[in-house]
Amino acid sequence: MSRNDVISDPYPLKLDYIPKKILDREKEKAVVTNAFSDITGDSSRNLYLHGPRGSGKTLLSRRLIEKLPSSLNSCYVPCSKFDTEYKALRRIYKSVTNQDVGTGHHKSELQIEIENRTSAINTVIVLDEIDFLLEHDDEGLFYYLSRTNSDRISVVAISSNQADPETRFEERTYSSLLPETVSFEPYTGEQTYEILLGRAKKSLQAQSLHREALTYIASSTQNVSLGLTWLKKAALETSDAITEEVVRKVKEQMYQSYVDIQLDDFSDHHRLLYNAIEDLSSSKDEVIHSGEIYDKYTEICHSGEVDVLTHRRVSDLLKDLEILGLIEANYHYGGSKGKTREVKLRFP
DNA sequence: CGTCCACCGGAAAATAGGGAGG
DNA sequence: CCTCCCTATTTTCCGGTGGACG
Repeated sequence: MSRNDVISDPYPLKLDYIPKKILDREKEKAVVTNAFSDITGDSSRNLYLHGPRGSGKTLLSRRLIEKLPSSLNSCYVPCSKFDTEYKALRRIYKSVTNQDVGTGHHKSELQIEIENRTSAINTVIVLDEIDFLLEHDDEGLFYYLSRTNSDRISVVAISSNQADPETRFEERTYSSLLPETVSFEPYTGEQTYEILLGRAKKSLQAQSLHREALTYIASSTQNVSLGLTWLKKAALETSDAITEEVVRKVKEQMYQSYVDIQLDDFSDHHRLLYNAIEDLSSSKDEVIHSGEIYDKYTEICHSGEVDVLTHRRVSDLLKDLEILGLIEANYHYGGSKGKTREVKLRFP
């Protein structure tokens, strides 16, 4: 049991693996590469990539960074983790100066240093999962970045929100950022199949993956991150071959591990809250209201001897789970039921 | 028409920490 | 060490919402 007979190289199944060849995103890739092909001169381009989770946005941007000439500076900022203007500035500061800076400084102190360091060198800043940044702070960072050394700094903003970027920023920010927008469509079933097969070939022993198993995964989700998690879970589960049966069997465990991965950068309370929703949705079929979630959450906190956060605070955490795509929420701003959110688990 | 439901979400403040200068 | 600035996380406070029901 200590050795796995199916996986020969675990890396290609990991979510942060960047394959040599990116499949089925030709159009999007062309726009991105094209935008940065002439960036070695005195120019900069801003991009806005948006589309559903697991549609290749992050992958493409990471690949872009890899392929940039070494004369360029680059910085990848996952805003799920760096969710305030200060934290993001701190991350950019580190990338630009190679020095870590603590809390307690003025934002402008970091801004000035970043400005100095980027005045003579082209810099690409990728802000991934910007919804968290926009949720917790306002759009100050985008305004700043769009107006600082604007011939040198390029911003790539990534969001899984479908809305038009123009509606997501104030006009002064948008008009100054003026990003080229690339919309990512979800992968089709065939594309998902091909991508997962490509990874499987690199990662798994020959003959260890049944076609039907892969077909099942590809027809169940268009989120390739989820598909990869699934494939990996199935591979770890069996010592023989990955059959459709194995894949079906690990479905729930796989959801669990996908959620764990998504919640990695978040707090224990996010997890407790998620557990509360899980509990409620397994015991009843209807939609769940935010009030019940809070009650369940306090119950779980008490049994685990954890301090309970306020109603107001939990409301924000719930929003985080929604942005992460772990829950769906339907807002009622009044009405017969009063103000509330109807919540549904995405991965039951 | 008035009231009630039930909590959303903005604003401010409390609490706890760091950095720089005196 | 004190003071005054900053950030980060959470709490406190509360106005506001819109459909049902009397």
